[in-house]
Amino acid sequence: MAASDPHAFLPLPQAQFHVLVALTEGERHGYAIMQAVESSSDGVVRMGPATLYGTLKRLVDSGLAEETAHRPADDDERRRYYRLTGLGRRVCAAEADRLAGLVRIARKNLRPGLA
Amino acid sequence: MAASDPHAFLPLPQAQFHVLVALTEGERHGYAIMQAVESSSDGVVRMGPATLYGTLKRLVDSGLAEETAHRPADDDERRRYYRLTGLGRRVCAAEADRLAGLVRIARKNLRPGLA
DNA sequence: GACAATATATCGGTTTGTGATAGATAGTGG
DNA sequence: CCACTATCTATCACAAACCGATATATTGTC
Repeated sequence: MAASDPHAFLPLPQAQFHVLVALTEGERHGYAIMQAVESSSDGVVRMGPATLYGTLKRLVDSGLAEETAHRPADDDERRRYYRLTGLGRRVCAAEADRLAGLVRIARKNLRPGLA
Repeated sequence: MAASDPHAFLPLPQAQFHVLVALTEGERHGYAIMQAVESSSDGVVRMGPATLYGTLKRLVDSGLAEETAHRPADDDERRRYYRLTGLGRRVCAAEADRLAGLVRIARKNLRPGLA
């Protein structure tokens, strides 16, 4: 049993998973996460500031993400960067597996009458 | 634009998607749905009666599921059976596609497995 | 300088999720 | 036939999650 079993966090709330996935691309600041979520879902998922910053706080509080001290060279000073923790990576992977299983079942059963 | 565009329902709340997926297997009554959700997730997702019946009501109200009149031969009279509507099938498929896309991104970025 | 885009943040309310509990019928073992 | 458990639907009251609107300030562009 690993320290802090990732499965204890499952199922992960939707917004939290979206943010974790956005952070798998690398360090990101809040505004960039909002844009990443919207563009990677082809505009289907639109995350406003209230959802984003509230979710980010929850992720940090539960140890899945953390703010970085490091700052790129010529950067906007207002930005606050976040990255996944090791636990965050494992939780994100576990949630992806869980959802993949669900998707697989749904597709298998819906296959005949694809509408 | 199709009548009642499935994309207007996305992203679907977690519990609603779970119930829709359980119903892709065919007509089911409430208690069976609870068991299906738990077993198909290997016990990770545990849906109690409050979540189930509340969710079922929302699905019926929004036209994604409906109660059936039909009853199997030697059946427990307490049971109430539900099935997907045509719209429910399309929404379920659309949500599965959306999640598959997310999962794909997560896995691509996490692939190296560098913790 | 005017204006839009960027960027973080919070308030207040709505929607969603859930443990506890309830009541009733069905099945099982004694 | 009784006790006991499992099945089955249902709701209450609360907690968690979500989100539109708004606020404030900075940066980029014309």
